[in-house]
Amino acid sequence: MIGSPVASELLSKINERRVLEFVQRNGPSSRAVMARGSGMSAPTVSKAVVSLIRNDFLEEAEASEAGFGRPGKLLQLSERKANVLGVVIDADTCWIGSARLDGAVSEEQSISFRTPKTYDGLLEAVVNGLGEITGKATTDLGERFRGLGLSVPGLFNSRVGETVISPNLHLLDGQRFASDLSIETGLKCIALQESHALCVGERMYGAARGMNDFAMLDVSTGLGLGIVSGGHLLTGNSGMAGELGHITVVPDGLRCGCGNHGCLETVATDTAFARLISKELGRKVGVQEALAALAESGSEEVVAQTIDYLAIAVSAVINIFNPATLFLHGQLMNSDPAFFKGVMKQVKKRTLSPSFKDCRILQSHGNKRLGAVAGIIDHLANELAPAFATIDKGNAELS
Amino acid sequence: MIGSPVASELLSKINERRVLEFVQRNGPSSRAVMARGSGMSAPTVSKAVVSLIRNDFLEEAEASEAGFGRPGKLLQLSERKANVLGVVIDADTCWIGSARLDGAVSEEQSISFRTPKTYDGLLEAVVNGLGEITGKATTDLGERFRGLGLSVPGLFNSRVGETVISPNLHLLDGQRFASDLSIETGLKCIALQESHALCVGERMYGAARGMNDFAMLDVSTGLGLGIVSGGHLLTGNSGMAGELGHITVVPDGLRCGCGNHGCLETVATDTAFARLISKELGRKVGVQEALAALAESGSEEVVAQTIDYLAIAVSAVINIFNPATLFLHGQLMNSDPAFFKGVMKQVKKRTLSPSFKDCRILQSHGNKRLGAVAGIIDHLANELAPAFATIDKGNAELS
DNA sequence: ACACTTTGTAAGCGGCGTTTAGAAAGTTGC
DNA sequence: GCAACTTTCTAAACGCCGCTTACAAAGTGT
Repeated sequence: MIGSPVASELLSKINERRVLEFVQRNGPSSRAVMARGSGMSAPTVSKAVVSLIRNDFLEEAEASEAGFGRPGKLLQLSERKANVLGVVIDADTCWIGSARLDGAVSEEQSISFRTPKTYDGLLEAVVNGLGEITGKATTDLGERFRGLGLSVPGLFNSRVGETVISPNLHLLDGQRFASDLSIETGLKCIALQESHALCVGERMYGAARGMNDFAMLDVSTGLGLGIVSGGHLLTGNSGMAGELGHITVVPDGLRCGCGNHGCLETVATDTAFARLISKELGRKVGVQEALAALAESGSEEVVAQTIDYLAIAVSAVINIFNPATLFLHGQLMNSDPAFFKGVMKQVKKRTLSPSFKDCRILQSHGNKRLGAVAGIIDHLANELAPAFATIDKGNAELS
Repeated sequence: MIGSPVASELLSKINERRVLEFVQRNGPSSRAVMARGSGMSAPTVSKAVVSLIRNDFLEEAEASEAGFGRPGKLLQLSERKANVLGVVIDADTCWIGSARLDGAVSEEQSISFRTPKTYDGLLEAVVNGLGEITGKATTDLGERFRGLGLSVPGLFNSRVGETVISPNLHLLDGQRFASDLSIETGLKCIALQESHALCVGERMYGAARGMNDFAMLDVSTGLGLGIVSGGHLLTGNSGMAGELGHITVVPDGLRCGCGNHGCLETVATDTAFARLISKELGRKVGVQEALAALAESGSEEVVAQTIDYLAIAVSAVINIFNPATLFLHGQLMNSDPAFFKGVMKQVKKRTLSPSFKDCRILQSHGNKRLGAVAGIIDHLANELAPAFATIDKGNAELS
């Protein structure tokens, strides 16, 4: 309630952030281009650039633009210091990589490895991996990298930074991986729940670039959901928002990992579909194989049922969040056009018509790597200066 | 993307808004008190006050504080100009009233009347009602009132300001009531969907004062849901977010007003409960009567079933939004403690345990009148200056 | 009446963004 | 090769803003 006084310093910080974001989005640019493109005056841009160079965010590139008048010196993200690290933890594999502040992930400087069996093993493997790809001692990472972003599975409490429970990777249960990693490396470490990471990544560098109202529904292993509304990631009080998978849709259904029966997650995912087909065939198959086996088994019923439940999930998201765009992520959705079409047909029936018409549904091919990287980059930007929304159209916005 | 240049004027506007909000919250205050209470310097407060007086937001009260040194002149909301109007449209009754900018609704200057049968009748009745309570000609309302807030039922598209469809009050379908009212009166008119209004009202002046992450679930006639997350009202792309009532929970259930079968709204509301008991008794009863009739009919099953579905709704909200507080609104919930307890027991079972533990569940007695008024007041505040969040703890916030 | 306390304002200072003017660094045309 | 032109970048001046300091105003207590 009681705010700190509005420091006049704030204005210059906001402008610094704007200049930095301009370069992140548009690549190396001259001061003049930035001034024109961002609506700021030339001297203001120059001052912001001076400060950003001093803080190792930008550097002057020798290259200059060909053109008519005096060529402008290009400013680019500092090669030496404007870098971050990303880490994706999954049930089976882990990934570590480095990226520039514009989100460009380095192909050479990244590795994958099987997820270790213990928490201490995981911590050690990640720390070692970081040394490996950077060629630096763990204690020297701070020289070149400004921070590290993490994508973690399961239920993650962002308020305290703790993985509360991770059904598919129990070694994380109760652990504060970002904090532990920070102690080991001295880096600023920021973790995001994987669905939120997917969402943030797509927004900053993917298909959802610049979108302020969209949802991302991941129906692969579990049911993951990330929401951006009014330009803000929906986190809830502790970052645990988006757990759509455990609403009850089959009153006396299958037992779910969460302890209840008939959760949406048990019937509306790739995994659920594969399980049903496996039962049909009498042998365990993956999603791809299940799809391929469809012709042979001809179990129309299983398909129809899965489509139905997927439609319930999709409709729920559209009804509840009224997104301008909904991205769907998952093998079932993205590999078989007929399947996708079938779901859409049901969705159209099940969704409130105005919300349905208002929503564009797209397939997504986003990845968590970008999400992990985007997470830390967004954090750094917020650290530089709070994002300042240009005044909204503001119908019924709250403060 | 391209923002307007940061005008230095912005800072003073932000401070003006702070001063205004201080008076709204704390009542008439002297400049010195405001300076101490808001962290701003005394001269800055004085300047903001000068501007606010010039714009008829504040006025100096003659009264002065008793005390030691020089008594401070109190500043209060302008009696003459710092007023708004509120209008609540419901299926059966309408309400019109006036309020100060601090949300204090005037008891004398408010009336209720039965909702007319036609849209034109409604428009006329509201316009006449406004004249009646203010004693002014419609065209002179702008002299004393800065704007008018509306609470409207049904599905409301806030982007275009149109009620898309209102199942319980079809005369609003396709109408732009706020816009029409604005043409008639010359006032700034802002409409909010009733659940959103409830939410905004409770946040600004009710039980949810100052809360940044809460949900409000209304299970009376339909299933209404309002969400505030990270201090922002969740509106979705067009203000239609929060339609929880139409997710499917009974695959082959009753036909819902929306055209589908087995929507949550058909089984988890006061109305649904009354309908079930009515069927049991063989005569039509209301909610209160149904509750009273329970002993007589002894239909444990109906109660158990309703509790179950209500729990599904509540659990869904907690799982999906991870609110710090959940307010429940509805006769069933608020009149029978045993009923409430029964629901809670089921909710605890059905909700992901970390999210459940993280959430305080309270009964709400909010009202839409405050919501309508809060809607326009919030709009006016945003018009004065954009709300400026003090820098967040910022774990994974997006811009 | 005088000391003391608190309120409110005027003046001066430094920070910030903008406009204006001018220097710097190229290209085009003769 | 040199003048004319175009574009980039920066320095200086100006106005706005919030803060600190100093001081006037308006009470209470003795």
